[in-house]
Amino acid sequence: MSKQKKTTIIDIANVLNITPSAVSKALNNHPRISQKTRDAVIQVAKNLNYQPNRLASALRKGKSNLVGVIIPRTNSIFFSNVVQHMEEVLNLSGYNVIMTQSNESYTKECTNIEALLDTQVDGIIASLANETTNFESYNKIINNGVPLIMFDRSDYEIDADYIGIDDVRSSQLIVNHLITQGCKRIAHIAGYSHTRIYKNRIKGYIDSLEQHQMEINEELILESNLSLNDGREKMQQLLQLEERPDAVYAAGDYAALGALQILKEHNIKVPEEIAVVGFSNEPFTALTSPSITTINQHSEQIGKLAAKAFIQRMDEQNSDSNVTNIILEPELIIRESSKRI
Amino acid sequence: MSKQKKTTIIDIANVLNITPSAVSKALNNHPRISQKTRDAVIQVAKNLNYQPNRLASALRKGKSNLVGVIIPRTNSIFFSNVVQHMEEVLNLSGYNVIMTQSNESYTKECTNIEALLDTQVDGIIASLANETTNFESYNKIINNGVPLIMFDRSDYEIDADYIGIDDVRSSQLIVNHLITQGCKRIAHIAGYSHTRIYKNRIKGYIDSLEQHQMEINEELILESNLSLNDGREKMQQLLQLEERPDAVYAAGDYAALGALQILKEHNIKVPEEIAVVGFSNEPFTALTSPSITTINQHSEQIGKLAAKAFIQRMDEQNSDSNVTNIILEPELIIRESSKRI
DNA sequence: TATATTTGTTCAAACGATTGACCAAAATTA
DNA sequence: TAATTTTGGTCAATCGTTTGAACAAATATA
Repeated sequence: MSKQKKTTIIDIANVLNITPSAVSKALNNHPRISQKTRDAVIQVAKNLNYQPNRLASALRKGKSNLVGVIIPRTNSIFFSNVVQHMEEVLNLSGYNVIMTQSNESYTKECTNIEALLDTQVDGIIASLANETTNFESYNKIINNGVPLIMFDRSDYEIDADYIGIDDVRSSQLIVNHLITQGCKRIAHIAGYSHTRIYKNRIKGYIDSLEQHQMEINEELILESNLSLNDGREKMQQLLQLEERPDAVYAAGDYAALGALQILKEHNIKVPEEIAVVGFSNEPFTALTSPSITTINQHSEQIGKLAAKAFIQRMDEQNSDSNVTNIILEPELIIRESSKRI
Repeated sequence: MSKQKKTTIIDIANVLNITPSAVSKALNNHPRISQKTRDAVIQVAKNLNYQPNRLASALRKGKSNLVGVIIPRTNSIFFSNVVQHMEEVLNLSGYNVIMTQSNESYTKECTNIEALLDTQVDGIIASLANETTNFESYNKIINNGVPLIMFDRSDYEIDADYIGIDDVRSSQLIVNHLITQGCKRIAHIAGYSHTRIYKNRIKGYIDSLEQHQMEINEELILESNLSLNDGREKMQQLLQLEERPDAVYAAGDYAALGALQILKEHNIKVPEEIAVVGFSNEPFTALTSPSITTINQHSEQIGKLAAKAFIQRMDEQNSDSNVTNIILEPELIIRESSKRI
């Protein structure tokens, strides 16, 4: 019972007294096979519980129908959602997803890429680890002729399709909102500026302040890994300034939560004394008290668009069409932590 | 540049004027190959940037070195952690992981299984979707001769290795703790009792009450899908009872959070008036106020043990050794939401 | 020295499906 | 009816690697 050998097209061929190639063609809807044989083949295949051997097919066709996905972590609702919707679209086109996490580690990212290429994936869809500043392995993917699609976190040095939201605009939405709420000293717990999206968020923050003729204060911009703990730490730092900020915009929800905790511990009223804004719309942001204002990054759309971009790449393959660059409009979700009026 | 054909063992063979089989054997450390040739082959392989074709090898050997993993969802720290540590161990043994999510849906689970079998995975490691009550597709895996390891959520009808925590014991820890804190009417927002782990949690809850000669009250046990919203709903229900509970043990952290929200909205003091306990140690449980008492399920260990169980299965393959059953001891993490004294 | 063993490699057949070239029979057209 | 096209398949090579059998040369044993 454990040793039942799989049925192959040869078995089917034998039953019907035709050749394996006829069977293969029948199963692949080759036009030169009669409806009669086709039906018979399908029937016998069903009876024999035939399961095509993907490996064989992949080897012959030079296509594995596997797509590698690299995300920094799964315990972020954003990435988790992206993958989920990516999978939906890819499955419809017959692709399976191999999902790997880099855990924000450059080394892990590299080994993941190796492993994926090794597994002969047809393409890779990825978002950079926080640590990553060297993009050789990504360019290796491209040089290997494997389609690469980046989403959310990428870099100008990676010459691949990209899908993400407009980070500059996101910051502008946030800062404008805070200014409208009467905030005068807005701090930014920023991501590492070597990552493009965080650089853009910083840019948007500065742009917006400048537009309103407000002072850009270096001591109000703190780079962080955006973890909960680092959010706490950076908030502590901000509280020790001679002149406290009256608003904090963290480039990640966990960091915002950390900041919020510190403020609570110091009995500082949010948003009255200091307003707080996060980024990513993690589920908990709606559940804290006060609930946290944040940015919706359209994870479903990003996932679906990335999948579609990949499928399109596969379809055109040869034609060296230009790199796609899809930038979605962010959505500001205003909640209690920043609503002063 | 995009069309560079991959180098194969034939290319290497040609360079060295030996046969492809010699190359293959050299690369696989076959004892009958001289050290000299072996070294030469490895050198040339490096020079030519040779990457073995996994598909071909897998086809020939009948082994893909791919392990399918099915988890209900990724946005739970428990599952996310399990997979991460599983991957670590599996990678060390040369396996790659194909991770799929069922999104708690039975249908999705079935298609995932199909897809994985279709991809010729060497084995499957899975945890049941909440919806699942029919285990045919799992038994199909086993009947196909593909090793199956279950973790956390499984069922007696699935004849596979299992790794999880002692759920009966978990409930006992929780209920005993609540009783120690002086709670007299302990409600249980339970998972669906058709799932083994939830049935066990209910059993532990009842056992513990009986041990303390406390009344088992049917109206205090509510089955739920354990989502945040359902937690809110069930808490509402409990509040409408003539005699309110003075403690609520939810079999999931999100449900506990929902309950907590309702209690806050009604200005009911936690834990003084009603204590709250969750399950799974999701990160947010430490961050709410009050922080939520919960159970640590040892995700790292479960992940690693599941991976090891799989590897062991692969190694013995033939020997019909008995099914492994590893039950870990749960750890109660006591936080503010239940600390009355 | 003749025989047996070991060493290092080649040979050829797989693994299972796909695909273009080819061919006979049937159908169509002239 | 002969010539042409269409239909429905067969044949054989191929994808890249693995592996047991075979074999010659080198080495060890009797």
